Amino acid sequence: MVSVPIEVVLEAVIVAVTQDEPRVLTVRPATDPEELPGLPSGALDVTQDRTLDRGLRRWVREQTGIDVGYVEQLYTFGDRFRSPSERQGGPRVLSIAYLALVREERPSAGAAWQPWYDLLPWEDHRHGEPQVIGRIIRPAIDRWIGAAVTNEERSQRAERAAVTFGTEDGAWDPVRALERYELLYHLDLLEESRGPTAPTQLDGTDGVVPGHPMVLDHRRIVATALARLRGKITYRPVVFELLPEAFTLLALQTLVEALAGEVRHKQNFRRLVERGGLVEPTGQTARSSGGGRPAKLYRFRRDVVRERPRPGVGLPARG
Amino acid sequence: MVSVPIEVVLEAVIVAVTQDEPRVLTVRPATDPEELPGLPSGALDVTQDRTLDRGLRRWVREQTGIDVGYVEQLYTFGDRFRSPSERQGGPRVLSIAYLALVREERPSAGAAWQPWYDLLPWEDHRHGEPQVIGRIIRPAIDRWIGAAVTNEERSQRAERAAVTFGTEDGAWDPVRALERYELLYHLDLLEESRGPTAPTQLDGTDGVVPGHPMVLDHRRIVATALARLRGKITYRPVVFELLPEAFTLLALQTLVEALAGEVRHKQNFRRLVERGGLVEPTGQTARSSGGGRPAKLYRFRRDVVRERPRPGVGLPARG
DNA sequence: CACATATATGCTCATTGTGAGCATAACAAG
DNA sequence: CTTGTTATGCTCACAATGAGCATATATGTG
Repeated sequence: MVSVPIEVVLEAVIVAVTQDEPRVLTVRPATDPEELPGLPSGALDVTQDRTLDRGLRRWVREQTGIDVGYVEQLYTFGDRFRSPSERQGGPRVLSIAYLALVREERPSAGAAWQPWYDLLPWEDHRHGEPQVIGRIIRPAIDRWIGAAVTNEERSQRAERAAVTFGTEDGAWDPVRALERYELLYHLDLLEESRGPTAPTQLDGTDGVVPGHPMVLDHRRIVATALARLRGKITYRPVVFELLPEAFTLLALQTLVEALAGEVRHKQNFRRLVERGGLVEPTGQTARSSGGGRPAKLYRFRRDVVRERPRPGVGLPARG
Repeated sequence: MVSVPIEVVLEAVIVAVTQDEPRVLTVRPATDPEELPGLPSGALDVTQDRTLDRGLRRWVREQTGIDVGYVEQLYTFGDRFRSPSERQGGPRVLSIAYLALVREERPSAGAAWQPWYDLLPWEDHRHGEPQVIGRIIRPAIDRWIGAAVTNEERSQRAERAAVTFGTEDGAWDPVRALERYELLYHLDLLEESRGPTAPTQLDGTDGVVPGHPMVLDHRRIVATALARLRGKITYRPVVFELLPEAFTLLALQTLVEALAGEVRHKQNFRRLVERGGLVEPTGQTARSSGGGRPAKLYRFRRDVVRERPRPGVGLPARG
């Protein structure tokens, strides 16, 4: 078989949030049930797809049965050998990755929603710092810093560690998700950073950070999407793509917390979105679920984009 | 000649700031001196370039003689027919665009620094609103809004106009540069949005917004870079890539103003960068140039990235 | 029905950040 | 030494933010 030198693939990170968990749509290749799950993807059809994102929508529909609404280009990955088949004369694979947001639907067979904190467990700080960090990551980072030969190198490593995973006293930045993934990869703490040899145990006992791996570099792509989305919600009102028309402020808050991986101060959060003009009451009230005072329902106020330069639900603040 | 279906091209928007003007490096194709200037670019070498940005650096060096330092991927452009040759059976051209920052150097022959406000004149608000906006753009926008058929459509157009070009009372957001370019393109106010037929006059007398055009969609790519850079300087200390080791606060301020296309309040700007820990005094003093008290020299404080989550020179503020 | 429990919602207060402007300092040129 | 020019210091009003107390309105229980 003659191989073309280059192949262009469109990949989608499709995100929905249900039951307080952000989820990513994954597909299992039918060809090989043994293989790891991956992102919905497919080759660009040069003659059919007028634009890249149309091609993407087409593929997603075909593979998962889902029509995506909000779509934004993420990044183009093109390192050599990111597709192992390239070593056997396969083409250089270029992946143009997209981020898409949907309200969760049932996907067609073969596709499934994967909680993204199962993929990147160290990113969920809603219930305090995940144990992985203290038990596996920090020690590994410390060994790595200690192993630096020059002082120059040591301080560079210490800086990188502090910036990505924060210092002891805090300063965790949710947006640095990609940099964290890359450091873990560099430290060889991930399934995919190890060779195909050593079979690893997912409980982390052999020094591998737990978290479901994916095919190729798809977990890296998910980390890219996570970082981008966390950043974006702070200055653009994209969260509402993930919510129904009418919602309670608590629903909005838990959604933001789920994405950010951090909790916020309830009263201040309300103040932020209400007085910031992001939402307006519908006049309706949610039926109280369980106990407690029933919450008013709100809707997104589209006009906010006309009034304020960068409307979003501030992330950097700990709230 | 047999055409390959897809061609992957790397394009660079290389930015330097000299004499208070941001400039973009452009090359003039040697093959056809009649042709418009374009961005330095070249095909990805599948077997040589291990990563995309290495390929980019190689091409830039070969075409302009310049070694770029800071590089970041911008966007991948892949609309059908963005290369006109595609209509004659040429390949679909995919451009992976990068943003690079350098301290200005003399480029080799064939390359030249082009002031970016000559390319996008409506983006420079340092000396008040550019005349183009009042004389050509606003009237055209108003005609467009008026020409809407339904009320729904009219209000959507009005919103888009308000968000991109601001309302009468201000609210211009420097970061929306790409959205502005796209609106102008949509309104057919740009050279490249008109067919190859109508020869246009660059003074705008025939309704075309003045500003040097470039080959293909390269001006759009520059607008993308402008928007990205303006956003980035607000939360990452990238400006220092454009400055020498030691600099005065005025130099830093004029640089930021040049990029943002807006002026800031001098004393507040100093407070921001000094108390924000972005810079520290070197102890040296600049030789006073002309008149006035000589300024202290400062250097970038790298530690700031360790201390604050998002260090930058705040843009949204009018300063 | 009087509780306990669970949210929702209102409000205060200290602290910090931001926009604007006045005042003074340190140089060059005449 | 006076004027022009830029650098630098400082104040003040006001907005935004982080934290917490208090009250309102539901459900479910004896």
